[in-house]
Order: sequence, then C-alpha cells, then structure tokens
Amino acid sequence: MDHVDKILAQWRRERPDLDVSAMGLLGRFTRLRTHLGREIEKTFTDHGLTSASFDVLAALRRSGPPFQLSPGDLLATTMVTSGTMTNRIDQLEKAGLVERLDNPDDRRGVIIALTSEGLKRVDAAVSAHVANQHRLLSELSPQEREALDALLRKLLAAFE
Amino acid sequence: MDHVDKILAQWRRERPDLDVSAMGLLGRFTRLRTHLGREIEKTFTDHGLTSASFDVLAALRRSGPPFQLSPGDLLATTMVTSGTMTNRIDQLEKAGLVERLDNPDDRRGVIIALTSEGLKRVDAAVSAHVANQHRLLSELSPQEREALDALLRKLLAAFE
DNA sequence: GCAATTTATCTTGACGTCAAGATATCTGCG
DNA sequence: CGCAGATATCTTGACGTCAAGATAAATTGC
Repeated sequence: MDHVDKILAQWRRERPDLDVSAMGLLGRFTRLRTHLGREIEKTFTDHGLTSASFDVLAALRRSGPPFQLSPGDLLATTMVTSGTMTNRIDQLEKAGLVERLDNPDDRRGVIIALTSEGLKRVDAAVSAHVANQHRLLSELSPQEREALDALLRKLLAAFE
Repeated sequence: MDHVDKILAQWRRERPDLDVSAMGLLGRFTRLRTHLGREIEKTFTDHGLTSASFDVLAALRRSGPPFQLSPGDLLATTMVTSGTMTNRIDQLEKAGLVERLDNPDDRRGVIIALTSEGLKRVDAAVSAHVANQHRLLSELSPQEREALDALLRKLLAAFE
C-alpha cells in the first residue's frame, strides 16, 4: 500500500466508473521520476552543474575530440527547443565551460566547443553521475534492472 | 538500436572505464517521461488545465464531498513546495475553479474548496485523462503493464 | 542569376518551480 | 498566564523551459 495505492483507492470510491490501472502505473512513474531527478540533480550540483548543463557538456564530451558540435546537433540529442538551447549555451559560455566558434562552412551557424575546463568538469561529473545512477537502481537485482530496461525500451519505441 | 543505445555507444568509445548500463535504463526513463508528459499535457490543455492545476483539482475531487482540503493537505499529495502550491491555488482561484475559505479552526490556515465549475471541469478532465493513459500504455500487453508497475513500485518504495 | 523557400540560431515574453525567508497564529511548558 | 518554538501559508527573486516569431544566410527551382 504505497502512496499511489491510496490515491487509487480514493478514485475507486469517488469515481468507480474509471479503470485506474494505467493511472497507477503512470503515477508511480511520475513520482519516481521526481525522486530520481532530485537525487541526480544533487550529484550535478556537487560539480557546479545542473542536469541541463550536464546534458550539453555530455553531448559534447561523448562526441569525441575535438569536442565540438553545432547548436543544431545539440538540439537533436536533448529534446528541448532552440530557445532553451541558446539559453543553456549562454550559461555555459558565461561559466567558461564552452565557447562559441565561428562555423567556417555556414555563416548562419556557430560551433560550440568544450573548453579544457569544460572537459575536466564533465569528465569528473560523469564519473560521479554513473556511480550515483548505480546507487539509485541498487534496490533492483540485475535481472530486474534488465526487465525494466526492456519494458522501458519497448514503450519508448512507440514515441521515437 | 534506439536513441539511447547510440548515446551509450558513444560513451563506451570515449569513456570505456564507465559501466553505462544504469545510464541506459535511466536515459530511457527520462526520455519516456518527457514524451509521456507532453502527451498527457495535451489532454489537460483540451480541458483548459495543466498537469499542475489538474493535480490540485484531482486531489480535491478524489477526497470526496465537500471537496475541500487545506493547502497543507494538498502539499502532502503533490511533491511541490509551499510557494508552488500558493501559486497553483492563485491561478485556480483566478480561473474560478477553487475558492479560499476561512478555516474556522485555525486562523493561520485556509480551506481550498472546489467550485461547481471546478468539479465539472475536473470530472470531465479525469475521464479523458484516464482514457489517454490507457492509450499511452497500449503498446504493452496486460502482463507487461503489470510487470512494469511492479518494478516501478519496488523502486519507488526505496524513496517513500 | 535571382526570387522564394528553407534552415540555423537567437530573442521575447509568459509560466511553473524552487529555496529562502516573512508573517501570523497556535501549542506546550514552566 | 506568558513566552519560546512549531506550524500554516504567503512572498520574493532567480531559474529553466516553451511557443512564437525575428534575423540572417544558404539552398532550390525556374
């Protein structure tokens, strides 16, 4: 009987016409997402980052040397709007973690490049982040983690 | 090979020291959450609501007649700060969907009451929302939904 | 080769959220 | 009874996000 079960019991009493099984699953999903998000955020805070800034730095880092991508490339990996990406890059540039370079091939565009400080920061952050992610899933056995991943993959495939 | 697999492949190439299995699961979780959240939001928009306002109206609705709770009660069910709740109530009050009543037992506090318009609105919205939730999970079989719910429940229990 | 369209990025204004703190009231203890 | 600490709610200021649209440059098709 968790928090979500109590909510479902209330709905069954007040609106017995509703089939609340999907609401239970999605309610747990949402609450879990909030808890996980807050825990993950803490690790980034320890490294002077946020989820938002880490997403951008991580995309640059894992793209490999020379750690440069266009804002459009970054948009494609991050599920945010162009205005949000402009803002993220502005913040990271102010913090000295990335810089905007002229794009020699397209004068409309720019190239976002990780600075050496940005590289150091993201490498440290990702190590801590990965360790933290394992901690957050440590309640599940390896088999359970695999089953959960497979189910999420299947559901996600419907959207992408 | 979904979007998350591509990200993991990049990390394996650039940072082979990292065990990215947890990152895969959590990455799918996060992307799925974004897709689901956007789809759910659309249904609320159709009813002149947002997830935020629906959360409040739904808590009042499922509490049963007389559809009244204190801001503190609402806080306990919604995982937001008191400032956020004040703002949500302000918006709903402006929209005529709830009203603030004096709390006769505690002059510090107020009682938030669903208006008749609020009741109509949330009853219509929750019906559409439940139908939409089933649609969003229709890619999974009943067995898969049950398995997913059980795994989410187990993981959520670690936080609540 | 030029006009029309598309593309890449940035700007603007509005929201929703949070952390920290303010205010008013209640409660328990001496 | 009266005061210290707890509690309920609201205020303030800062962020991150989005939708819509602006700007400038590249591309397409005639």
